[in-house]
Amino acid sequence: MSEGNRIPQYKKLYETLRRHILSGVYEEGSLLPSENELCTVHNMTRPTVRHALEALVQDGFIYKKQGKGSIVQKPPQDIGILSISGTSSAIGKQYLQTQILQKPTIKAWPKPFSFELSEAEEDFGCIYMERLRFVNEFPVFYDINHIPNINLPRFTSRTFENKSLFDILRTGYQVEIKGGEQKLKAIKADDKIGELLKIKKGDPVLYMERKLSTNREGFHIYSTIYFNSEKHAIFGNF
Amino acid sequence: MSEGNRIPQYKKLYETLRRHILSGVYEEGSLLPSENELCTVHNMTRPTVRHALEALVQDGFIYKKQGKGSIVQKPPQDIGILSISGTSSAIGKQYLQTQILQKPTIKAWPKPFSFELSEAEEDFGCIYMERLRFVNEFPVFYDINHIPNINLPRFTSRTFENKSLFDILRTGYQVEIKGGEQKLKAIKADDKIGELLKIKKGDPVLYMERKLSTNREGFHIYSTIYFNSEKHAIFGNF
DNA sequence: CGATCCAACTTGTATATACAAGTTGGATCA
DNA sequence: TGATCCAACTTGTATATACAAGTTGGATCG
Repeated sequence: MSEGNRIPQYKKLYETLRRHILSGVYEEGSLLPSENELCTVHNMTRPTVRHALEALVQDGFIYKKQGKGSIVQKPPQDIGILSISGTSSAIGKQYLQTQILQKPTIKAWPKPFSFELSEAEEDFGCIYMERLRFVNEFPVFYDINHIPNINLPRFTSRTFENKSLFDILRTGYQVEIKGGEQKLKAIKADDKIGELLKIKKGDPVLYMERKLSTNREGFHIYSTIYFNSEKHAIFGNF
Repeated sequence: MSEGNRIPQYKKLYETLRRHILSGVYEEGSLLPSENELCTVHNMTRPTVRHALEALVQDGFIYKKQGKGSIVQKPPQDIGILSISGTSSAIGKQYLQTQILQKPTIKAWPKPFSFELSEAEEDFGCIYMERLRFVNEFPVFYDINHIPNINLPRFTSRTFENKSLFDILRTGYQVEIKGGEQKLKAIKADDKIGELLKIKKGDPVLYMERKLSTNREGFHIYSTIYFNSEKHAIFGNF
């Protein structure tokens, strides 16, 4: 049984090109092979190739220019802070470390939860994890994540240090982020947040709550983020 | 000369459906006519119809479900705060007023500018405008906008009170927001911001700088925004 | 009556093709 | 030489068609 064959051709091409862009096969600013070339090389027709390219445009990996070609853009860093479909980025290109404060564990959902849950989500419980991220060895943001524990085999035993949560979900479980909603506030740091982010109590902190929707119906990812914007800004492309 | 005929069919259908969704012809949660129906009604083929629907999905006006149809979503409020392509929204459905602090005027670009300008933008100067927005009669955000003064006839003599800047650009000048980048910070209010937003000096304020790119090459919209998150949060779909 | 099944719908993927429109570099012409 | 033009590329738009896959409601069967 080749169940992997169920993945549509345009998506395979998308993954191939994406991988090649991220690994540097296609340099920033250079041209992708033309649509017709991609057709012959991958043995598909132009609408199919264009479907893959549209997804890459959508996710910010290329932009197109009529008469010219598809131009490779700066690959977004996969940190999942702002913006959509894994095309997120943050804090330029500085040295970034991730510390897992709480390894993924299966829990019940918190009793009062900031978002309304779907039935399936409620029934299955959630996977909980906390991370603290450092830029140049200073703590910059702290995030709390809730993921429904639905059809994610061996998820809690995976390694997450220095890996993108979204990449794991997309390539390992075919879970793609389709969009979402978020609430943003500037708040005063309380004791706990001040200690974690190494700032004074009362200093301004960027606070956000996010609900990301995926290609699985009723499957959302919930995050709460505290960001120390004293020395850095959150930078997002969309 | 019917130069308006240059607008592609899929875009016309997009505008038509968008208008009908926003005006309530299609209610939230209800189904759009099926793709085949739209084909016969508008006399086009399915790929063309699908092209229009993809754009609507992209902008958050509908979502699709295989085997079922295209489902109308809550029309985003056109306030242009977060997120992309005019599909932005803010602050739920409360009563919102806009006060123009500085009507659009033609100026030179500020000498040190937060973003790098393209050549054309530099040469033509910019249109400057400031707005203060109120929710339930409390000032909530203050935004400063710079738009390049390139091929925007009669722009400064238009009325902007209670109108969407992005709608005017899209329908009046075929300028579409394609994406952008933004920097987010939580900062302390200074005297001026405190007075405008009616909060205490030193209170946390959400600060953002944005550069939006459009379908016109080298044509960007630059905004600086101060948001009072004491009683409200910025709410964004993407 | 109630469960099952299926036909008729829906959207998703893909092929094959055609022409329009923007870009570019080389051949041509003065 | 230097400017012009055009052929050969590129992507954009559109048609016509086919089958796969998910959804739904009604006919059928026990």
